[in-house]
Amino acid sequence: MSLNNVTLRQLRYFVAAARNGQFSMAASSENVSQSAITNAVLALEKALGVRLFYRLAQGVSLTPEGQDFFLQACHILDSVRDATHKPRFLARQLRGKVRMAASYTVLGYLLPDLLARFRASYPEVEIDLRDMDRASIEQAVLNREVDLGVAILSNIRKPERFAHAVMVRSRRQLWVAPDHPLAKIPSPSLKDIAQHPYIMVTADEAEESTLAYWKSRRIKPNIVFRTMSIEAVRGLVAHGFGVTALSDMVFRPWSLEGKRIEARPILDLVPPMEVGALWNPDVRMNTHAEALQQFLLHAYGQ
Amino acid sequence: MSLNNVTLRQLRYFVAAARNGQFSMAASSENVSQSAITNAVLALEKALGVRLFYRLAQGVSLTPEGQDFFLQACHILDSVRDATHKPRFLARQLRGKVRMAASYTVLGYLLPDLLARFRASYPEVEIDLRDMDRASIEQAVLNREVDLGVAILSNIRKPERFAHAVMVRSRRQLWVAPDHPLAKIPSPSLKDIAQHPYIMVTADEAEESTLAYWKSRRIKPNIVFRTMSIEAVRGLVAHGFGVTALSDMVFRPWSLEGKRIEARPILDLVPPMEVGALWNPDVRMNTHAEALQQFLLHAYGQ
DNA sequence: AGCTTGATATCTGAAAATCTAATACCTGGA
DNA sequence: TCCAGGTATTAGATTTTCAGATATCAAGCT
Repeated sequence: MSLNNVTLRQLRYFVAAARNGQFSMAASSENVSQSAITNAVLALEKALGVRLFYRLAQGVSLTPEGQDFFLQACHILDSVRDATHKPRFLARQLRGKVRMAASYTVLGYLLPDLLARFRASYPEVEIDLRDMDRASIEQAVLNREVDLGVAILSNIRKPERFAHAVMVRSRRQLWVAPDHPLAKIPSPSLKDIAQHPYIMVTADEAEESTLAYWKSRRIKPNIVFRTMSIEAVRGLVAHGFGVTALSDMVFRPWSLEGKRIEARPILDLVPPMEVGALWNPDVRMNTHAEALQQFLLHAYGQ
Repeated sequence: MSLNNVTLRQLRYFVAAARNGQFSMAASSENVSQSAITNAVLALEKALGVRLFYRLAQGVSLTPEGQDFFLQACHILDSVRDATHKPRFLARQLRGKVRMAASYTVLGYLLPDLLARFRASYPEVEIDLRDMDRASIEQAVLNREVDLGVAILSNIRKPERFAHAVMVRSRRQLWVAPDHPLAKIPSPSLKDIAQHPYIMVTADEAEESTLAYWKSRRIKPNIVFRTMSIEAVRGLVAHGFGVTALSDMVFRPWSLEGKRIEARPILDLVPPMEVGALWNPDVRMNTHAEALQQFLLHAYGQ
């Protein structure tokens, strides 16, 4: 075959496959035939010497190595987009400080990579980043104490007070240890999950959002533990103390101790988590704040 | 032609061309024909809508936009290499702290990107990074206070005391403002440079290394200003207060104020700057320190 | 001027890669 | 067992990429 290197096209198809969970769906989202996706993934797997997907009857799902490679592939594709789309003249000239507020999970999982990339494009724009809860972000945006907030949009109260835009829509899945009984069900329902101990995350009002969709089914999770720390959850799930449902944005296939965690799609219709930017519609942003805002909105597909 | 996307191959050829300063030399370094390089660069320029190289009689040199894109292209290629070469099993399991020391310019220009990439591959390895001058790094490595040092190798005293490896070899060039008289000479000699005010950097013993190669020609630069700050130099050069000669590692085509700086190859044979890692040959490194060391050595070509 | 040298740009046919479409194959559920 | 919905494989068409020959261009000589 080929001694050839990995190509960006392969990465694009791989990422599309991972996002869609099916080669055939990825194919139509990329406007190519299914075999193009298959071949790209096979070529990647051969080049890396690692299996990236489990092939299941209903589609595919990432192996732990695949998850890991997925994050790196996303970073590469994003960097390419930055490099090819950045305004190559203004960028260097822009200087100033942008005041920005973000909530806990956003700050830990979404922003680090985004801000590093922004910095590469606009090295002279300084970002004054503050860690706040949802309510404080709303206040700070309204009071003009920050130029831009990033938070989980569905939690926002009276969203009509703000200008906002979705940045990421991230599917919620079940997290289980590989040897947990629920791991055997390819696509468990909330009713299945209710039979097992559940670990509830309290950070960023996750408890409210979670209970909202449980309530619509008129059942309740069997909560045995509550914590603010996603890392703690990861450890608890990995050790089989319980399961939880969280968005793909914070999912990583490994816990801190190196034990594995798996993600399973949930059968019931669970709304995805939406993260987005938030700003004061009555304030005219200065150029560098606007650059950051535009960057954040464009950073994610379309 | 094509609505097509940028490819990694194009980036590879572009980077090779930028590194070699000639398409034909880049071609032989990549084992392809010169027309392959030409076409790749033309396709990139078309896709970006920006001229990346000035075509000169003796080869090519990066435009300011090209310089900028060059850094991003390097980052992308490096990320791809990380993603395809990283040990996908051990990496997650490795935990611990590595103590590392680096000198001023290395810390500011070489390490940020490298450490960010290392972190992506080994998220559980914590790096305790210290800012030291060359002498302190030598001491700390010998005293086993740090596991690894990164510094300008040519400055090291009695290098036989250390185990070391070159990471980057970076050509020294003349920095001038675009409207400076020296900017008109495609490849000025030290004798030409001696006629104009010179700004001397003192950080990281740059003054000693600089004077070393001036002395071998038996002439002296006309030093009008000394500073430790590379940023200050950038501003001074951009405003035409003088010129300087520094390595490509710290070169950026823009000063903080957005004014342009250009780089010109120096006619005389000036030794390149060598940055490398440094460790104690008598100490057996632990696994995570070794991972970092290997990463740094492999991070740069071959 | 005209020539030579050393570089980039352009062109062409050939080779390699990638794609589509059709088809084979696999797996779980009725 | 068959069907439905997925992935893998194959063969032929299409597109991209390449090498090699040639055109072009700029600078320095004579």
